[in-house]
Amino acid sequence: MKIFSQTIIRWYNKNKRDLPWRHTTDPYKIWLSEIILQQTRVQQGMPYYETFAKKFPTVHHLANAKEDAVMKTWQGLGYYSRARNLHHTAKFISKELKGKFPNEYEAIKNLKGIGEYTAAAIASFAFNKPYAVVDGNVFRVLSRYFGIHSPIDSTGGKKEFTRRAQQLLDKKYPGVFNQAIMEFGALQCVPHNPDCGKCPLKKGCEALAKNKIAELPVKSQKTKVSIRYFNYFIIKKNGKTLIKKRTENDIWKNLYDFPMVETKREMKKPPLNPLLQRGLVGFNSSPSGSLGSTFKHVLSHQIIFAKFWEVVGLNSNLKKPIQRAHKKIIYVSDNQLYKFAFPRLIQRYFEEKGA
DNA sequence: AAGCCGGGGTG
DNA sequence: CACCCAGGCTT
Repeated sequence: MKIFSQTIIRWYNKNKRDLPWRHTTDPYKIWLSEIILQQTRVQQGMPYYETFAKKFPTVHHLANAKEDAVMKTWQGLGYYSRARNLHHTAKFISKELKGKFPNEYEAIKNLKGIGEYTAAAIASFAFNKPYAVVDGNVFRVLSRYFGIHSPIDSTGGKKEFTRRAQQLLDKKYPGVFNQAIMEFGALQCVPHNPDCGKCPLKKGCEALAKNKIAELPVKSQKTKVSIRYFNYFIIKKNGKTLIKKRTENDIWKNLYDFPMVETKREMKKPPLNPLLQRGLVGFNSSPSGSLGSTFKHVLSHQIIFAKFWEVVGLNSNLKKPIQRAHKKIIYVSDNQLYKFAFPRLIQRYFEEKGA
C-alpha cells in the first residue's frame, strides 16, 4: 500500500502543526511529550510540556526532584499515575542506566509507564526504528480507510490494527510516517463530521464509499459511571488548615485533599461521628459543621458530589500516634498551601473561597 | 478480558 | 448529554 503512505506523508508535509517536541530527537524530551500526551489533547498537554521541559531539562533534573514537586507540576492534567511512573522511570534511567535512554524497542517498552504505543513512538521518533504507532488517531484512520469493523478495545482488534499499521509503515522514514498518520487523524480524519470532500484519501476510503464514516471505528464496551458522595472537613487551627495525602489505591493517588468521610448518600448534616471515631483529632465539647460549598465534579467514570463542611468545636490537636504513623496528615499555613498538588475539585474549592 | 485511572473540548 | 483525546496498569 504505497499510495496510502505516500499520500499521508505528502499531506503531512503540507499541513502539519508546529509542535515543540518535533524540533528535537532527544529521547528524554520525546518520552516526556509522549507521557503527557497519553489520552490528552495536544492543546491541553502543550503548556505542561513547556513547563516540564524548562523545570526538568534533563532526566537527571527530573530524577533528583521530590515526587511532591513532580506531582505539583502535573497538577490538573489528570491520570496521575503517569506522573508517578514518569518520576520512577526518570530515577531508573538516571541511576541504573547512568542517564542513557534505552534505544531498543523492547527495552523502552519495559520501562514503567510505557506500553506498545509509547514504545513505538519513542523508538521511531528518537531512534528512527521501524515500529508503527497505534493510537486513537490510527484506529480511526485505518478503520475507516480499510473498512475494519473489529472493535478497537478488544485484544483481537488491537492486534489486527497493529498488523495493518506495521505493513503500511514506511520503513525508511518510520518517524515521519508515524507523525503523519496521527496528525492526519487529528486534523483531517476527525471523529465527528470529517470534511471528506477535501480528503486526499477519499478515493480509496472504504467507509466513505459505503457511507459508514460515522460508525467507525467500532468500540464495544461503554464506560459505566459510578456516583460517590464526598464529605470534606475544613479543620483550621492558628491560621493553618488540615490537609491529607491520598495514599490509598483510588483516584488522585499521592495528591492532597482534606480529611474526608465518604457516604452512600447525600448528607444533610456533616457526618462528624465517623470522623471522630477515626481518632484523627481530639473530641471537644460539641463539634459542629456548617456547609461551606458543594460541587458536582465529573470524571470520565465517576460523578462526585462533594460537600465541604467547615468544622468548629473540635479539639484540633492532631493525635500523636496518627501524626507519627503517617506524616500524610498535616497542618499547613494558608500561604504554604500552594506548594501541594491538589485535584481540580479541591482547586475549585479554593477558588470559590478566594484563596 | 475487564476494570480502573482525570480533566477538558466538542457536537 | 455522549463521545473522544499521541494509553497503561492491575486484577
